[in-house]
Amino acid sequence: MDEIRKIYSILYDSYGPQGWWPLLGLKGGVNPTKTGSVNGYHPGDYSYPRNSAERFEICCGAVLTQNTSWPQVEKALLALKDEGLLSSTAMHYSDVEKIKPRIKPAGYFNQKAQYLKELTSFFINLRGVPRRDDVLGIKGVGDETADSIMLYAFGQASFVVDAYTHRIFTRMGLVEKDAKYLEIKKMFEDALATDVELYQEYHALIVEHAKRHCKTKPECEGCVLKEICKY
DNA sequence: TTCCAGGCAATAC
DNA sequence: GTATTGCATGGA
Repeated sequence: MDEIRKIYSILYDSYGPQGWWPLLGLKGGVNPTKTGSVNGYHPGDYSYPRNSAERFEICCGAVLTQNTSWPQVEKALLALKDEGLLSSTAMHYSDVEKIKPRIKPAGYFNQKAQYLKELTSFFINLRGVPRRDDVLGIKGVGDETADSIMLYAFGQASFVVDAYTHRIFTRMGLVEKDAKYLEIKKMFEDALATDVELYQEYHALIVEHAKRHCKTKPECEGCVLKEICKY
C-alpha cells in the first residue's frame, strides 16, 4: 500500500523528526514543531540507547506509559531515579512496596510495580538481543509494549501499533475498525522498507499527529492529511 | 463533572 | 477466539 509511505512523507515533512524514545537527562533538541514538552527527545539522532541503563529506562517507560500520558510517566521515572531504583539490579532487589509510591503518577501502580519487577528478572537473565516472543512472555508486556521495547530499546525493526495508529488509519479508510493488532502491524511492515529509523520515526509521527489533530474528537481544521482522509 | 491518556491480564462466554 | 471488566492518577 503506497498510501502508507505517502502518509509518512506528509507527516515527516510537516512535523519533522520526533526524537523518540525520550530519555531522562537529555536536554532534548529544540523542536518547536512538536507538541508538549521536548524534554528527553533527541530529534534526528538515532544513536540511543547508548548503554544498558538507557535501555532499561526505555523498557520501564514502555510499561509505565500503558494507557497513561507521557508527562505522568516522566514524573514516575524521575521519582524512581531519585531513589536510585532506575536500574535493573537495584529495582530487582528492592521490595515492590518501595516501588509503588514512586510510580503513582503513572496510574495502575499496584500492577505496574509488579510488571517492573518482572522486567528486572528478564533483564538480569538477558544475553544479547531478545526475540519478540521472549519479550511478550514478560507479564505486563503485550503486543504494543513488546514492539516498543524491540524497536526503541533494542533497535529491532518491529513496527509499533497503538490506539492512535488504529484511530488514524481507520479514519483514513485504510484499516477496518475491528482489525487485529498483528494485521495492522503486518500492513505497515509489508508497505515499508525494513528500516529501524523509519519505524521509529513513523510511530512517533503517528502519536504526534493524533495529539494535534486526530484526537478522540477529531480536529480536521488544518489537518495535513485532510485531502487524502476519508473521514 | 466527565472524559481521556503512547494497554494488559483475568475472566466469562 | 472474542467480549467485558478492573486497574488509577492527573490534566483538559
